Amino acid sequence: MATETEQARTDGDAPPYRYTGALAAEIEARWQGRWAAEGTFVVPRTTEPGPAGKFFLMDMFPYPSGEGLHVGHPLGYIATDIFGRYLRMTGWRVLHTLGYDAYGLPAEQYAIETGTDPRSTTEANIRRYRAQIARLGLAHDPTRSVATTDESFYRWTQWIFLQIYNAWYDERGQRARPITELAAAYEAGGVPTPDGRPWSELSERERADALDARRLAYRARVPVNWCPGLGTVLANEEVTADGRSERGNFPVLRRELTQWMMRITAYADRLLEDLEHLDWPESVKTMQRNWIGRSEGASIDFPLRGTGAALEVFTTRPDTLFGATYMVVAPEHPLVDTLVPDAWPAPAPQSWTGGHATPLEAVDEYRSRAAAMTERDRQAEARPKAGVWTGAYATNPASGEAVPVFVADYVLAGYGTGAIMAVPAHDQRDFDFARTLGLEIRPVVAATDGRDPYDTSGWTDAYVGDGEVINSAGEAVSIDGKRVGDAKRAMVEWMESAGVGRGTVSYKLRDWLFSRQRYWGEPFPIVFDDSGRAHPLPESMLPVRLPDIDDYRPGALDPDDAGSDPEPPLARATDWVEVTVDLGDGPRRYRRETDTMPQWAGSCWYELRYLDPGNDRELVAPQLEEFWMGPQREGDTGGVDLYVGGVEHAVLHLLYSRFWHKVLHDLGHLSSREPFRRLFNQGYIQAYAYTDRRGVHVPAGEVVERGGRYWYGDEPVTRSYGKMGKSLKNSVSPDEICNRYGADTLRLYEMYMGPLDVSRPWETKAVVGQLRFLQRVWRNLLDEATGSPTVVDEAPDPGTERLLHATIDAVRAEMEALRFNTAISRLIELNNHLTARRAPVARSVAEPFVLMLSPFAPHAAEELWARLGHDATLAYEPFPQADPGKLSSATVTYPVQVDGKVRATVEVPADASATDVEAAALAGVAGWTEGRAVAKVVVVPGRIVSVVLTKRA
RNA sequence: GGGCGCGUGGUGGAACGGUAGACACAGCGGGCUUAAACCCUGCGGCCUCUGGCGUGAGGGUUCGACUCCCUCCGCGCCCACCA
Repeated sequence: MATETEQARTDGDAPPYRYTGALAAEIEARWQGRWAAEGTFVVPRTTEPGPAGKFFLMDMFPYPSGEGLHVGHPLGYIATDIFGRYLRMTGWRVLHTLGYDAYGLPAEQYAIETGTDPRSTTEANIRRYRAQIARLGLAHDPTRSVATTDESFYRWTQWIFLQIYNAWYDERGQRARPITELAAAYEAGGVPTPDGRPWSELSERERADALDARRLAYRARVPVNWCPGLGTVLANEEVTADGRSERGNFPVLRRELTQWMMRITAYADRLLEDLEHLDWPESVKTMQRNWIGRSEGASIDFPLRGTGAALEVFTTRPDTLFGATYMVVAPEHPLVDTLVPDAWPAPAPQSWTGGHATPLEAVDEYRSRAAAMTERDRQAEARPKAGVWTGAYATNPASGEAVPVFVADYVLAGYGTGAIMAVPAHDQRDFDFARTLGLEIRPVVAATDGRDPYDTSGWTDAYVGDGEVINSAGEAVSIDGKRVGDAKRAMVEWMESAGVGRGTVSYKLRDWLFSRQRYWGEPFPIVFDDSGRAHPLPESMLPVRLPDIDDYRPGALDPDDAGSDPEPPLARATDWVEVTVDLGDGPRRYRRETDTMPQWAGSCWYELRYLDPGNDRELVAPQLEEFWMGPQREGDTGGVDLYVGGVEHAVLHLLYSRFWHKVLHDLGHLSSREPFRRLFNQGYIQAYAYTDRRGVHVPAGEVVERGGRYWYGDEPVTRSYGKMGKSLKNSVSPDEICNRYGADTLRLYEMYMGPLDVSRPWETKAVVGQLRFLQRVWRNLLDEATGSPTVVDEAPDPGTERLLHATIDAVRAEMEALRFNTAISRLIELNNHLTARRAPVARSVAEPFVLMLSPFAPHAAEELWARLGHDATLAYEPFPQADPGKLSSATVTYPVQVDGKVRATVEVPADASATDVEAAALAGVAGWTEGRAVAKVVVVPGRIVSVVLTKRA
């Protein structure tokens, strides 16, 4: 194993086999080469579990940016690698690999900035990431790594799109079904047609429309963040607080455009229910629950006076219907135009009319002002409630009273029905609005907090608590005297029987906007005919390749022109856009869809492709999916056994992928109901950052400390602290650490810094501690001058043996719980013990030690293992097992407390009875109990003795 | 405003309700060395020090509380006019 060149590479006059950064680098390169050559971590395409079972282990895959990795990125990868190596050594068949999420706006922007095409920059970035990650010695199956931009990958992304497009949601069966079954359901009358006419009376075109109306992927006109300056719509996360684009700082305008949508709302209840079965952090589950935002309530129809129409509202408080003294519709509500009369029907105060001569004028003026505001402006806190009367009245269905209808932007068009009944006495927002406009506040629930339940003149806020219903008796219905809960039920019951309302459920979750006017994404497998109708391409025509084009920039338009239309870059690929295909009725000319899919698309399903990356006939072979991800017991959802990544994906990625997974499950492609059975959020690596006096970040690596202050060159700078990354200019490259200390030291350091789920500050000068640890291990087992092992084939001393088994016991427990920081502490303690003995280490201690070290420092451990005389890799060696007989010693030391304070320790035989322990303890603290009676003695076996004295008089 | 977390030495952190501060970084001392580094080894919460006080503050439960319960303070994250 030792070579002449090794010696030439060691530092200065250090012994030739001292474990230094240089020696580590050499060892690491050698073992990485050997693992690759021998295919050590390649997982066969079979369905054979290990003795302990199978384990599908996964990281959230990286987006390969142009900056390369910093030491924060691989934190999770190192953790999963350690866990995977441990699992392998404890008999599990482990599937672990890493792919690349490579489509999306950052790659495209980077390409534009560097003047190269996205494909070549993306490929270069992936190569760089692969090289940087390879240096860390991760035991990934290299044959399963995929990139979302691979044709062999995105062809299946497109295939899944077609599956979703060709499906509808059967509410009765609560699952997706193929669209072909919808026609049958329409025909049989099981599902009503959009306008209620029988299926047989519909024309061909109407039938196609009826099918399109229920698809899970559909086109609709929706409000979007339109950024003419960038020529694309943007996701909400790409819009800054002041309504401009994150990239380029162009205005972002609200505009209605026809876009592809995904009907994720159909799955709202199932996405909610299955959270119960997932082993996920409670915080992430809560975020998803809030995002879905299910609330139970009622829909109520308020007839509009003077028209045949009714205004439908959603409320969670049907019990307060008698307290509804006015109504509010959102400015965008479709009924606004029809309900506005020509003139004010009655004299109205200035606060209602805004001083306008006619309702139309008032409403128009208010609406145009609301439209000019950005979404952020509208939602700004502490903005006084404002609005105008529409001039219309509706009828409260319970009391028969006339209630005025207002337009106000505190009601959102996108939630519920976009209209509310306002109960100012019991809703804070309505209360604020009523006080501003001078509207009646009528209590209908008796307040129990001391305020006057009947006279609201002294109220400073709405009463939202429970209480007895009052003022709620009418000719049709009376609920006076009931508590809020009962009153809700009674009201819904009455409304349903009277036909004026019904119990309903509302969600905050919206359908998912799935189009982007960008180049660098998956093309849709869709073409349009002359009439503009969308047609899916058949599976045989996949993949629809992303064409190479000369100018992949988005169309640059007047940044302030909200009326402009997007010009997707693909539209300029005219040869590609115009296509002649035969969709069953002979070859015809079509135009391709020129939008592309959002960045989430590939990450929605990549876990499935890891299972069967080379399969060109199926997304994944069913038996492989069932083996790796299938449910394992009654009620189990199935899914990846452990998914590790940052909490920033708590909602979007993790909700979208759950949605796709459920559709594919419903359509019979997957046995698992959920993609990720267990989720773990690792913390971030943070670091100090420095700003100059203009507040601009300076490179943290070049800042020096002098006299308690920080300097960048001659300029004093201010220290701050935050997540490591490009924006704070505080990145540290893993390459730099690998060069100085080696990858094993980096791995140990990152894991040792703290619990995996907690963010921790990077400190380069602290890394040396882990190098010293490895050096001591090395020196305890090898001769630094020759590299030969110094271990002896003798039995270890009893103390060392006991510590070894205690360490094994503890390390196993820490590993199972992903507590790698404390597992490493245990190994350090054992090694410190070996160091302090200053004697050769017994082989029976050295070998288990090396095996326990190997998940953390695999290269050094492999080298030690080989030098101890083993030929094969230790990756599949059984992990040491503690011998219970060697864990305990002959005696036990008990701390003895008197009145809660430790006063002595006593040593007793391990098999001493509680009585004996008590006697020894009392003898040990005799000096402390003098003159006082012992009231009670608590003996906790193996732990502690607690003596309680009688109270001093 | 709502929800979820978290507060322990100079620093990162450890502690099934059972001797608070393991382990490590930084610091200080001893040994080795011509010397320095490395290495080995020791010290280290605070105080009026045979004892007392200490895990953000205050209370409670318990033989015993960093840990469980209540109130408050501070910090972080997420959502936020969702009817």
